[in-house]
Amino acid sequence: MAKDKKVERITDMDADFAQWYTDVVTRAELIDYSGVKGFYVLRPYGYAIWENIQAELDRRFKETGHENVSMPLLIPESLLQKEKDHVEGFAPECAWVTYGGAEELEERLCIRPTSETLFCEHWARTVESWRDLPKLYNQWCSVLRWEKSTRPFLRHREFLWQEGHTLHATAEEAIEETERMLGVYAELCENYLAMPVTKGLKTDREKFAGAERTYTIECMMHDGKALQNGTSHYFGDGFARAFGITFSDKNNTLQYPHETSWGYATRSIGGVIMTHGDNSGLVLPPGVAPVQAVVVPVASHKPGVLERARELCETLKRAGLRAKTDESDNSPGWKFAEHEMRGVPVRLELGPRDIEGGKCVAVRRADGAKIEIPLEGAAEGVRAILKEAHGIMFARAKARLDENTRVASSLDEVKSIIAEKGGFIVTPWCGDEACEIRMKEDAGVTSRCIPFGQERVGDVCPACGRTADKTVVWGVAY
RNA sequence: CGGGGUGUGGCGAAGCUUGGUAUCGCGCAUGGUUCGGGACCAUGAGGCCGUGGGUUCGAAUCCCACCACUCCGACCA
Repeated sequence: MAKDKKVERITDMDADFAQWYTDVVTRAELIDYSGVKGFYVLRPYGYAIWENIQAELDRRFKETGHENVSMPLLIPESLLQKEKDHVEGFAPECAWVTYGGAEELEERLCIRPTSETLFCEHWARTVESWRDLPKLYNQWCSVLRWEKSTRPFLRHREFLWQEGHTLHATAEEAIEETERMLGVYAELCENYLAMPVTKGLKTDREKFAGAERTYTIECMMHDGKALQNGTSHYFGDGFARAFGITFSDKNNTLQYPHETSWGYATRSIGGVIMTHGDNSGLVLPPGVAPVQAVVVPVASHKPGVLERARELCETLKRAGLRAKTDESDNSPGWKFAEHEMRGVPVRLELGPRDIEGGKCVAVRRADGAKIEIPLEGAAEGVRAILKEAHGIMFARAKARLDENTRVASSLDEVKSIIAEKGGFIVTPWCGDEACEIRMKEDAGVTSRCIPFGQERVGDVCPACGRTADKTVVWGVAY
């Protein structure tokens, strides 16, 4: 029946994971390339995933008291220069505007790579009293970073994200905020994207330019590589001092406030693809799938079939599910393959036999299970299957994370694990950056995080042999 | 930024060595027959051969430069 040579096949993921990824991203119509390197078109299906992530996050931000704002796109060079570490970190990736019309500008303007400086400048003007605090701001926007190598979703030069920026009277309050927002990201990942996360702190070497602490959630992809999927930063009062943000406390003493920022980007969509996808294409978590259930009428030319398919779809929509009917004139087999490739969590096949029996055949993308559900109360049936799908996907990803996280006690062991198996490697660490560099040079791994809930896995740093009091998760990162 | 690969209708390829104005499959449009795992017939539309220069009577083809994509490495807040 299948005529393979006519079929646009996607590359086998075990043969060439990178090519598989590119195939999925383009054939599922998530992304199109543009004329400029690193700039991509997010097509409707890809953008819809982002909109769903956005809606979930935005709701959580508002529940935790944040307000949305919009900051300028351009940053004067002098403003960017104010915080030394920050500018050093970002300068190599800045794109500059130097002309307005035909006139060369007196001061060149950076297209924002991130907006800390803009928020700071604004707060320096508007914050005066402890009564003005905290400031809990967020903005949805795109930023520009002139990356050298680019890949769809994983590393764009321009990417969509949200950046939260907050200002607090005390360090404790700011740290609490930083940890709270990391928790929001982790919750979204696990409960909506079905991606288990490893939460922790970045080492000094890996932290954000200008941050005192950087928190991260790290996810493991299908190929065992790590993807940083959301970070939050605690800045202390460093930026406040650099930008002259002060407030009068209750005792009328001038104080520097403490600042945080946190971001979550379209990169997470790449994470979803590489966590759940398989050789048939995308597998989308029900929580963010643009279409959660697709109704495929079979023998749609026969009287009543199309009508019943539409009715079924309407029933699902009324119940709050994202559903659609595929009324295209492709063959049913073509539609099955197509919607699988696009990762639709549930397919509902409805033909004359089903209508006669008052049921339809549901096929779950995550595991291919075929389940007959009665047309009466179909929404509940679909909802249950979606819930199970999420559970199956999360469990599978969690099992992979657990199976591919290995403890090592020597550098040789780290090397052989990464060469033969990949994944995450957990070791003790003395805390010396030199050892971190050694791990990178000798074994090719970077520290992903110092995980929360430090579990002791040994007493000796594998790189230097000295006493180690920290535990670090290492890996090869995207 | 260094090294490799690629660039020909929307997609995948042939043509390039040996210069003569582009071929095939899929897709697309229209009509018809089909329909439970990528159906079929008929007719038809669609190409500045990545871009710019050069050589030549003549360039998809030869030469130079650039651009983009892709993989590996470096870098990556």
